[in-house]
Amino acid sequence: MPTAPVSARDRLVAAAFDLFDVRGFDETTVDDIAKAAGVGRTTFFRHFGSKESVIFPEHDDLLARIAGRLDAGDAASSDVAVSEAARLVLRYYVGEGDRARIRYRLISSVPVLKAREIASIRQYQSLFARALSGWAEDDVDAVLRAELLASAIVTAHNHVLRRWLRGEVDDPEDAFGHAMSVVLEQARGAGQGGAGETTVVVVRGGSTPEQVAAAVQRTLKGQ
Amino acid sequence: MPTAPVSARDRLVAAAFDLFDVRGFDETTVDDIAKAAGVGRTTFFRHFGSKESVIFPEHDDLLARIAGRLDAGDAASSDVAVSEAARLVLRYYVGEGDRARIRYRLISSVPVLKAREIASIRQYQSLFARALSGWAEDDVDAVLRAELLASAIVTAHNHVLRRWLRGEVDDPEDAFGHAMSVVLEQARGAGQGGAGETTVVVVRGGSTPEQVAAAVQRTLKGQ
DNA sequence: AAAAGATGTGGTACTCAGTACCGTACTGGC
DNA sequence: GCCAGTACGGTACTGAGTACCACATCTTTT
Repeated sequence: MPTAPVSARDRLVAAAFDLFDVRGFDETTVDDIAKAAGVGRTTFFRHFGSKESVIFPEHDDLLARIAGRLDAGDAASSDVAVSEAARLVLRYYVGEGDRARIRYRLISSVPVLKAREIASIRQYQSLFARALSGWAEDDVDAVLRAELLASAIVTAHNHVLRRWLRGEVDDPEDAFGHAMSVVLEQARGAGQGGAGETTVVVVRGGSTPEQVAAAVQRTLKGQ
Repeated sequence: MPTAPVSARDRLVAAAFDLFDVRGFDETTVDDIAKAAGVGRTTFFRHFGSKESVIFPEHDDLLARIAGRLDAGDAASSDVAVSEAARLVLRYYVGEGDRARIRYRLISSVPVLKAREIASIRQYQSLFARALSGWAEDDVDAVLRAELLASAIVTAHNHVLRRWLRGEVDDPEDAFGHAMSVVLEQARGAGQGGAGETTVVVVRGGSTPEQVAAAVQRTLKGQ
């Protein structure tokens, strides 16, 4: 068979991950990647603004999807909106599988990549904060509370993702649900302190009632 | 008088801030900075690993001071320790005055500097998280809660610092105290399960509300 | 006082990321 | 057929960052 029918962009990403993984980030030049992908150096920079960006090839897409999910939410269901938006990111990375693991290794060992990842995460966080801030009622501390919740969600997400990447968690969706319960419990707990009410938030669909029940039980016990 | 008795390092920082401010970051080369400071280009890179680093000249010092303050704390006074450590950073930037404002303008307009700042902040956050995690009792969610509190503190700090940089706050120390009260109120409020309200977050769903309700009921009864 | 180190410095040469610009091949539409 | 839009390759350039060498000053040792 001749050249595979994949786009130059995909070949560049594959070649970059491969070379970075076996040879290291600093030891791999953009020329190497381009040659391995069978394209010119110019083409690399046309698709990815920098050598680091090729590690996060769908970052912009993800960002847009998150913005879309947040735009679809409203003040009444803000918790659900932000939870689901964060879940979008989690699912993407989990769905990547090995590629996510290679990225994790690279990020852990190459400072410039770690900085890049942290900056990416902050973009998500800013989207969350802006959405939450827009939904909040007029309070002196509304912006602060929005930023706090946004950072908490991102922290919970990263906590779970990292644990999954290290193989410490089997079901990341489940773990994220639990982490979010911790987050929302805190945020709500201090909200207006209304007593006696019961709030049920169904974050995501796709499982059996038995699984739901088990999740609820874990949540209650975790208290 | 001959050359001022300030060190080459200080002259480099001053020259860099001056040139970045009037001419812009990208339009200023390291050669320009070195020439303006009256030193060679080599000397610049000997003091600052990169062109960005000169914007955060005392970052390592600050990091060490924070680590020191956190090491001086213990589990019983963890809230005080982290608050004071964060205050260290706030005081440093506020004490810088104009330089902090120039940095803020630069960071706001130059993406690579913004990324750098965010990475710096994350280093503080990691210090907080590690300290808090070490102080926490053994809980399944101890690490998560530590990370959440660390991110909340950093978020509160940044919130106040940015407001002060924009001139929206007169007394940053006071504002930070208030922000920290919001943070700690949330963290404590949900800590040991304050009585009265009940928040249930169902992790996975997708069935009808009736099924969820039934599942919840079974869960509660089964407990 | 002389030798030996430590430290800070300047200069040169090199690699490589990133940009600008130009020419070319391949599309679809008229 | 022509033409516009798009994707690609090549060349040349700027500038960040590294490696290495030479020099000057200062302190310590003998």
